[in-house]
Amino acid sequence: MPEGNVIHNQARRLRTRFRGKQIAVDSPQGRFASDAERIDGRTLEKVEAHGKHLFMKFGDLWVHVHLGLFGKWRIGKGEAPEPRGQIRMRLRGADGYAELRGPTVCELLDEDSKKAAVARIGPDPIKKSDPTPAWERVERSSAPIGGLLMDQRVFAGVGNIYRAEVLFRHNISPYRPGKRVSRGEFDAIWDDLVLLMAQGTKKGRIDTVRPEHLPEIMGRRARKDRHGGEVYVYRRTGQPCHLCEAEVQMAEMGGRKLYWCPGCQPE
DNA sequence: GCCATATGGAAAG
DNA sequence: TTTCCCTATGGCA
Repeated sequence: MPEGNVIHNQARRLRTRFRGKQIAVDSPQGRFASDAERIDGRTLEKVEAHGKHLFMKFGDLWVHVHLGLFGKWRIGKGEAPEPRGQIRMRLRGADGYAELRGPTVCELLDEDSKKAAVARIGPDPIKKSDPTPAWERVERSSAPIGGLLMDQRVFAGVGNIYRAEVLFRHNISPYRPGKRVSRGEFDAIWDDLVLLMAQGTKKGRIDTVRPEHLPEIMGRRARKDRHGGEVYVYRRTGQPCHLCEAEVQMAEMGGRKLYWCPGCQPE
């Protein structure tokens, strides 16, 4: 259940363990079996992350993986254990193994298709991309900024947690149309995403609460949530805002749950 | 055991 | 806008 920070972290781990080595590729579950055969035994030359997409180069073919909501990697040292459950793709090298479960996408692409797939992905804060294309989309869009942040063609790698939290940190209502976001606000959001997502990649969790607010929330923190980090509004529906005592709101936007504080982020 | 839920996105209508 | 896909997990009975 990953946002871009997780994907970049996994790319680094896969790179460390497998790059430059001969890899046995198979599909214990079977759904990737015929593709796996085509690259089985080849050398893994590159591992790239673009937003939430992962690409692995095996000669003239790329494996394209998108974890979606359910996908998971399990990466380990030494001999691979007996397959358990649904393993779509398995990599085994001299140094360890990796199991891929439940991805939305696991496919083979040739060089051109890979390039086209990358081209569809917007600027990625973790790669410190040039945000200009994102600004151009936001500036002339009447869609709500809360939706634009989740649009991977606009902001690559941003997911539901970063979307909610970055808008809170800048006191912007998720319902405000993109065209009503000023250049100054956009720049502040982008710079903040660069910082937050780099941190999230390094730490393996998403913390968005500013240090000066930490003492205030320690006293009344609800039970630890699964995502594990300290946040202002994500999944805190009905609880008091850490800063203004208004109740955190939740609504559906584009089929995903949106969280915000009506006090700190007025429309 | 059963049900709801999950950091996502494409396809169908 | 809704439906569907993919898998695991936590809360509950």
